[in-house]
Amino acid sequence: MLADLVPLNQSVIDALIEMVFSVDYPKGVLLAEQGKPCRYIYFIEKGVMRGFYHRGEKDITTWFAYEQDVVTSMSSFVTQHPAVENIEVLESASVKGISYDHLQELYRRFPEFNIVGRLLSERYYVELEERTLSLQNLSARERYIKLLNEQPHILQKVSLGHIASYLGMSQETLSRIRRNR
Amino acid sequence: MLADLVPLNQSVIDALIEMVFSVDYPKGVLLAEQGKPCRYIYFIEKGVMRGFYHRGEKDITTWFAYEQDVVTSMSSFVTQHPAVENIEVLESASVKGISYDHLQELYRRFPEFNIVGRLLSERYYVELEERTLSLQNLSARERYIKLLNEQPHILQKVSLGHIASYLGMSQETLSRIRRNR
DNA sequence: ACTCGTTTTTGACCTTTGTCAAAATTTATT
DNA sequence: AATAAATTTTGACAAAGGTCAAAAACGAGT
Repeated sequence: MLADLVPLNQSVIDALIEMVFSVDYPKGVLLAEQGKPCRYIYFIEKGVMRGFYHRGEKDITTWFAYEQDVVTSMSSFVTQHPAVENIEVLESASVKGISYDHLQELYRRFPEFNIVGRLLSERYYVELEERTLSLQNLSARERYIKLLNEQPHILQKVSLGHIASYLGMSQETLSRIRRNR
Repeated sequence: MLADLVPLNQSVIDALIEMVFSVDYPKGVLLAEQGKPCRYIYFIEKGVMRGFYHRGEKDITTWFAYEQDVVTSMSSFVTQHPAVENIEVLESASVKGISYDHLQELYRRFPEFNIVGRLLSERYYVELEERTLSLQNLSARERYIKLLNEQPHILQKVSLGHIASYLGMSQETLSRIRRNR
């Protein structure tokens, strides 16, 4: 997994293996909760997850993640402030995880390991910017069509309500958009 | 500047000093342009800048930056793909800059320097998320009030049109909001 | 103080999307 | 297969904010 990203020497890899844990989570589990600092970052070996936050009665999905993705409640994880974002298991999952503290220890003991953190947060940034630009510049219909083109598999696995909130529109609007095409 | 952020040993600092250049830019200059990869990252010693992109006739401001801020067209800089974001000098500026290539060389020669890149892109991420959440969850009026509370100085220096686009609303809407309070 | 050019405000109207409530459809359970 | 529960669709209406065009205000330069 990581070896593809960055060449790391054996002592780093050994330390990493020491720290990483494996867990399975059933559908419905929350891996991060709004209000609590997010203490872990996960690599999804199997399963589907989403990030979301509450707004009044509704909840708003901010991303979906699948096998081979790295997930955490990013802002909270890097600042260790209370999270705004929850992480929910949508399809039961097997993950590798590492705690914030262990990760900081890796950064400290093996400065070159910071390259991993840098690449990861750069990627997170690029993705968030992409999504933000869509939300701000495209109409509801254009956002839907974009999703259809770029991540059609999402539509298979996930309920309309979640997708609508991810696309920044009401479920009714999404339903109407789908009708007319 | 950097020494506050991270303890770096002298050899890194020497190499950094070798690579960094100083320039002054007058008002109106573009430090990054939509369509071209952004090759530099800058530290603002003096002056004001904004990031923006074109949408049809209008342009949309994505951030404002001041003294002591680090600016680049982030997504383009880290991917070296064509930029979506322009950087414009709003008030004539003195900056320190470093090129992408030199920065990569620093990352390579001094792996611990990656910590700087990591922290920087983490910060960029947190800020972008904050702005994105506002755009998605607050009404036009609420976004304005938030800006008023959190960055009142912006309103002094920058034209209404820029601020309106930064807040994700038309200039007319911003004008009307200001009237009623 | 006056003029030209830019920025901001105002008014009238329009469009997109949201809200609420009910009906229809799909999915899960016995 | 029948019933219950959840999800999706539909309709009527409302609200927020956008657009266009004109008027007003502001500011730099003379």
